[in-house]
Amino acid sequence: MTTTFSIGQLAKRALVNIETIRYYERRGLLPEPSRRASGYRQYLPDAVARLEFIRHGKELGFTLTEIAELLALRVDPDTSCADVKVRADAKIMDVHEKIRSLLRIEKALTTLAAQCHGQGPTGDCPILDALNGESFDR
Amino acid sequence: MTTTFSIGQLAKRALVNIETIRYYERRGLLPEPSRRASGYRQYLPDAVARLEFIRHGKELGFTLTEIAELLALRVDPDTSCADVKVRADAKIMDVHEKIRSLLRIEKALTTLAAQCHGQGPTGDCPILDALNGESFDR
DNA sequence: CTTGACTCTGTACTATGGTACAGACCTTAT
DNA sequence: ATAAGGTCTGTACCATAGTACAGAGTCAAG
Repeated sequence: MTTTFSIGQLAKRALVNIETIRYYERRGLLPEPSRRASGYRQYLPDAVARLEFIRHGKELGFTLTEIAELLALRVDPDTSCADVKVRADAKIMDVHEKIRSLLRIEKALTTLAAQCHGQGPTGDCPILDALNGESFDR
Repeated sequence: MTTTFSIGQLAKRALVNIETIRYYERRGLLPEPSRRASGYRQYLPDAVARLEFIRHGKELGFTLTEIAELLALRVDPDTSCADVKVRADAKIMDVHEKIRSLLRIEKALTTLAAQCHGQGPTGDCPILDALNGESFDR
């Protein structure tokens, strides 16, 4: 027999609010789970991973709509594999650009921290230009 | 003489709404610019870079509050260099974790796209498990 | 077999990040 | 010098992503 979770147990495991789970279901980010005779939702263990995926996506600046698109890459049985590839490639471009931007920020911050000897007012700190200029002009 | 911009010219150059610029000023993300005799705001060219920084930050999942903190790393003259270093180091950790998550997503998507031969229904596509499982369990 | 915790639906409310006026005042090209 | 368009402050409104009830039904431990 497969273990199932109530919505409260799922919420605890995935570290999200119960209401958020129901909200994601309404938004189509979570599939409608099966129900017990009473109407109580019954979740399979993989729902935890899905909620964690959503949380990660949000932390990375994807909207719920975009996360739904990412998730749709694997659930829509009416789409051809070619369509999936096109959409996956587009997402890869997005993700790659995000990574590049974060690397630029990381570099600027590292320069900032490395040049700082931990003394004196910031006016004397050589750090202060690292975030400016061409670092972000493309 | 230094070139200055009106708020409208700045908005055009930085590709943001005029109202957004005033909103950022209220939120403390943009310093209050000098004013002409009429009360019109007068911006220096570096305001464009600052707005672009804010835009990038948002796309990467930073909140306006976090972006304000990043920007504060270079503008607050009352803070010691040591404080700046502590805050910069904390941000570096955040950024690094974001990069790691994005790399995981990129890897999953690349696997997805590479294994797809561009034919058949998604049911036959070997791609569809790549987004699941331990890829996102920390 | 009851009592406290859990879940149900539905609706209302919140916070964040803007966006859109209104009504008045500048600026500039003709 | 006048009209079109830009800018001012202030307030109201909007979308997204939740969060919080209310009122009713369900479950499970004693």
